[in-house]
Amino acid sequence: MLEEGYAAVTVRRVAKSAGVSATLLHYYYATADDLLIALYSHASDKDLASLKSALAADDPLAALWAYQTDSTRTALGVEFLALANHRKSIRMKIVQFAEHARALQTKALADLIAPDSEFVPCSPVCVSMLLTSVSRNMIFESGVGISSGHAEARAFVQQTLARLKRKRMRPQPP
Amino acid sequence: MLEEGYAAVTVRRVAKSAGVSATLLHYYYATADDLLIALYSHASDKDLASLKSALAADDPLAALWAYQTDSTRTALGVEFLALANHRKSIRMKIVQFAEHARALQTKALADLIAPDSEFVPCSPVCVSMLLTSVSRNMIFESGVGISSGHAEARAFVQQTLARLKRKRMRPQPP
DNA sequence: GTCTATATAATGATAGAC
DNA sequence: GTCTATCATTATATAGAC
Repeated sequence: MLEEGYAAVTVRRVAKSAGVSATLLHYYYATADDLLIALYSHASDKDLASLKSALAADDPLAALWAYQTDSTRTALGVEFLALANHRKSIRMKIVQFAEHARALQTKALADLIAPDSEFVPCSPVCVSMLLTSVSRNMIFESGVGISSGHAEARAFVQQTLARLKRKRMRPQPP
Repeated sequence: MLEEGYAAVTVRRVAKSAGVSATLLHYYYATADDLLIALYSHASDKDLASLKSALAADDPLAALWAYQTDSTRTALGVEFLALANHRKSIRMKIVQFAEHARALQTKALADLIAPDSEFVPCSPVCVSMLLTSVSRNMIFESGVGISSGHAEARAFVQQTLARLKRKRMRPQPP
């Protein structure tokens, strides 16, 4: 899927790379869509674990950005999104996971960024959406060989995240 | 391509929707890749005209953002990018156009935004890359039904662009 | 130029042996 | 469970009539 796109993931090829016959895959997964859903389920479980681990790290903002810019994970995610675009059977699962991941990030970001430190305010859900946008596009473009502005965007995001970071305070007296 | 993805654009289906036989298409376009290249060439010519028109508008920053968030144009662009990801024959043309469009935007932005008005500096090429990222992801997600953070991100971009806008000055004395 | 007919390969899915 | 064999469909591409 990473190398040739979602359209290259066929029952026969998955079966071959798993060393079994195509019929056996049909035995476990009645349709090709069922197989893709199972693949996505596996990938999204891994994603969710990585995301939760990042949000629990020492520097959650930096870890979140590292999670977002993991090229394998993000490239796979984009491929599944493209798949969702014209395979309605698996669209719902992908949308659900995307919304769930964004909600998790939003909730975490509410505690991680200072609410009033920005000239133009950007809410937690806005930060989550922007981070996802930049990383997805950067990984996607890198995959085909586009690189203009990538280093600058990466530096900008990192500096902005550092600036947004809420300073940890001692517990306030009541 | 918009409704079913790039994989649905086959010689047969294009021929049928054009009311001719598939063989006739092969007469004009030897291979399926040649056909896709011709389709992309047509689409990118239109894109380039729209971009140049936007950059020559009264409010180029607002027009650029309108260009970037044109859903048909952007969704098609994303589809071609996905195609480039695993059809090497047309990858080069797509990369060339993407780099060209980014360079055009970068050059225009250098005159449109104030260089030192930002807390964390973001160069013109960085602005171009970020705008493309946000619009692409917003359109892409909207297409499958993801919408969290979209309104916030859109408002943030518009406010930020307004704030970045370089005030037009009278010609300076030498 | 434009067509019908066809060669070849790959797809999803099923029947039925073991 | 796991396999071979097979069907129907669709893809790219070509041969050859007109």
